[in-house]
Amino acid sequence: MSSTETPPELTARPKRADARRNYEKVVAAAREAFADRGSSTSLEEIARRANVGIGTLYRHFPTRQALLEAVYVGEVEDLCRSAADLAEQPPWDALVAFVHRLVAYLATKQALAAELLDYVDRDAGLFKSSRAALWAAGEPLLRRAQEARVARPDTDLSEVIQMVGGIAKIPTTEPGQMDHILEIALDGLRYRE
Amino acid sequence: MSSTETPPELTARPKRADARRNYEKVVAAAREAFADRGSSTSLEEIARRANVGIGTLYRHFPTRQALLEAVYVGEVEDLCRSAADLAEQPPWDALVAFVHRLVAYLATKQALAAELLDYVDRDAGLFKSSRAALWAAGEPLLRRAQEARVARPDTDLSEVIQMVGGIAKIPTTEPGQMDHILEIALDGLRYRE
DNA sequence: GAACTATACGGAGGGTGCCTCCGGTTTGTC
DNA sequence: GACAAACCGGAGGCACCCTCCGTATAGTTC
Repeated sequence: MSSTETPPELTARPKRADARRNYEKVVAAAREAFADRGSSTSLEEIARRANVGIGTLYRHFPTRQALLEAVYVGEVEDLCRSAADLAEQPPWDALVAFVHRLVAYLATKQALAAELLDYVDRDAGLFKSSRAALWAAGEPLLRRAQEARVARPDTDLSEVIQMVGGIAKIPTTEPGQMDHILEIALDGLRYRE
Repeated sequence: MSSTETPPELTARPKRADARRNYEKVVAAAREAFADRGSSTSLEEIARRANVGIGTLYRHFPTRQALLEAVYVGEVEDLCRSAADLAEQPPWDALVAFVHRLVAYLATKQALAAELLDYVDRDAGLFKSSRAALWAAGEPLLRRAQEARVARPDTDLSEVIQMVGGIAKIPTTEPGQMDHILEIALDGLRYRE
């Protein structure tokens, strides 16, 4: 559990071919299963879909979170990287656009949202890389908006993401409603003298 | 399933004494259990605590939600009734105070929050009476604030409650953080020309 | 290409929770 | 006191979680 031990990828020999294959099969099956049966799909169901024993699934992914992470982390990172193009836009617009993308994504992945946001203000644990990506993309946007005096200075990215994440988790029926709620909240983020 | 049938309380004979007793025992046990073992306590555990067979529990409360409602609905209604004294305060302050009370309560009852808010914008289902109480208390406060031009006119109580509920569900570690996020969101609710 | 071993597989099994069903018991009534 | 309606409670079937370990296989060495 110490952070000083040698990273496994430098000491361990490469995984066996069958192990890698099964890992991929499980992730693929999980992605499908989460998509069309909801994110509370049982791990046994996923193992069945992947044509893999339950034991194998558990060896690769000791917890449900670990699997969730493997399924979604890549997508979050893509989304964050895609935020690079926002740098050209005006500070406020860029921030708003980023937040909207994030919410749109999270809203479709309730399970991810719930788990990921649990770790937003904790430093350790899973989803560390997602958290890092989120910060790399969001921090500059927020700071720029604050320096341009279009966003209130008395807050930080952690709060913004938590607020926005809370909104993303709202179970709305009407389509435009979440956007409107988000708009209200973002108005609260604006600078006022 | 039709809404035209006679309400049960007008046709059915009063419950038997033992049934009422057990009902109360289960609610009491559930309240305790949810309080000190979290709201995911198993129904069997609650039945054990209540010294009641699992079958009895299920007869009185066919679903987990039904039990949750029996445990918490009274509290929500109390909270809403207690909002009457806010009528004397300035419109904006009254609205803010109400929202703060609501969030403070919901934050301690994550399970309730999650379930209740699922029904905020649906008309049927459980938690109907909670919903009614919420509206009776909140609607006048919001409308008064809107008429006084201190709250934005382009929203309604449903949105406000959903926004606030989303925030209440945020799992924060630092104590003041949720209040601050709420403050930001409420700023977004203010009137601007 | 055969022998060997670290690595990985997979499913049986024990534990828990969900929910239903129905034989037996209790309550309220006549 | 007797009777029926209402109610009780737990056994049992099912699904899921997770662990453990005997068996199979990939990769390595000669």
